Amino acid sequence: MRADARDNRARILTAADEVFGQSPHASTDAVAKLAGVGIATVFRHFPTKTDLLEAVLTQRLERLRNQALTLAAGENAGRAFYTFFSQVVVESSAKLAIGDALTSAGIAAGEDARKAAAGLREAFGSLLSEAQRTGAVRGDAGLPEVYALLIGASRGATTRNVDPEVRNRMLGLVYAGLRPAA
Amino acid sequence: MRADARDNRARILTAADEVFGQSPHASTDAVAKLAGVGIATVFRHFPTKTDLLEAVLTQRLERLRNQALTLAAGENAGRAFYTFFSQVVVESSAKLAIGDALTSAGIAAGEDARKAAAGLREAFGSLLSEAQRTGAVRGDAGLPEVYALLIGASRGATTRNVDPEVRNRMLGLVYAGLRPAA
DNA sequence: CTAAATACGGAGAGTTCACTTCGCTTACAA
DNA sequence: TTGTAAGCGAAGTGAACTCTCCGTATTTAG
Repeated sequence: MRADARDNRARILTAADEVFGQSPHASTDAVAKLAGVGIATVFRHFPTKTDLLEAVLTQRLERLRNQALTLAAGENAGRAFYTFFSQVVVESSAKLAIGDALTSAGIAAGEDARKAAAGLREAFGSLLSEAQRTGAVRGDAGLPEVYALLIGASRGATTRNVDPEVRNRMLGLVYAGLRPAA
Repeated sequence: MRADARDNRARILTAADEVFGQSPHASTDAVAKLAGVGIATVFRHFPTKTDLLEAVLTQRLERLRNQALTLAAGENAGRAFYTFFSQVVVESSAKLAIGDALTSAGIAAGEDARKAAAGLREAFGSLLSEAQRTGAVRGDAGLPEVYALLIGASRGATTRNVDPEVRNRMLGLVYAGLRPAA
């Protein structure tokens, strides 16, 4: 692979991350413009628009997964769990919108994105288990519902750009439900 | 207004509710086809596609508002609060998607939809106050964060058609956070 | 029953977007 | 330095979609 080709690929991915982060319905032209390349170059690296969306989504999911794994391995998993939860809620607006665009546009998310999503879920599961072992999270909460709650809280905070203070109070309510009853 | 015109308008609204409920990116043609009218008729009643989306959204919001008001006025507001919360989460998939389509497509939601949304929020606020008065919901929870939580939970349950059992367990976690600490 | 105002629908104009073609340019090996 | 394979971008293609025009059909008042 030629050096300029690799450069352009990276520039396109970065531009796509930003453009689709703001509006997942943006045109491929917009991505090309921001990346400073021609449209054809975008399509040469990512044969369809879905491929491009998927690449962006996969990249984001993997980043989150690595963060979760690092936090789970560290000490004080309980605090780490809540930190990670808050962080995802704050940051994940774009990621979810892109996921929507994928599932609504394409038939289903592609192989790579699916694998990355499963990886994130598993890593989050590790973090949850650790947090439960230290008593920071109630033991009878299963991964499926906690994960659904994570996604939901993210979306709730996302839709309209909610006042940060309201978002924090909302997270407070969520955390009250996650902490052990006693 | 002629009788057939009124009929057609109603038929179009019903069809649009169904079509956009499944996919808010559906074309106006699809709505016309389902309603059994020509495309021009749809555009005569709703000059732009945004107008049509807005009419559908407004209608749904007003329906929810009325339900909330009825429940707030009845007895056992505590139980009613949780019932309403669950119901919105279960049903509101389409409504939220339409709202998204509006805000992403158009510049901002129109006057009618905005008013209807405010009405629903206020009605939900009444329900919340009643539930707090009877001790079913912790008193230090404000409307903004509870409403954000309602929207978030709806979205979490919506995205992928979640297993109903998982959804219920997720709601269980949310409710654990909403109930009084003591 | 009749007339005219009102409503209807299909064909088309104009736009946008994903994706392709092709002549030109650039990186890199010998 | 030079030949060539790989890469590039502008212009073009075709499909889909929103919205309009206009001749035809229907309702309804007198």
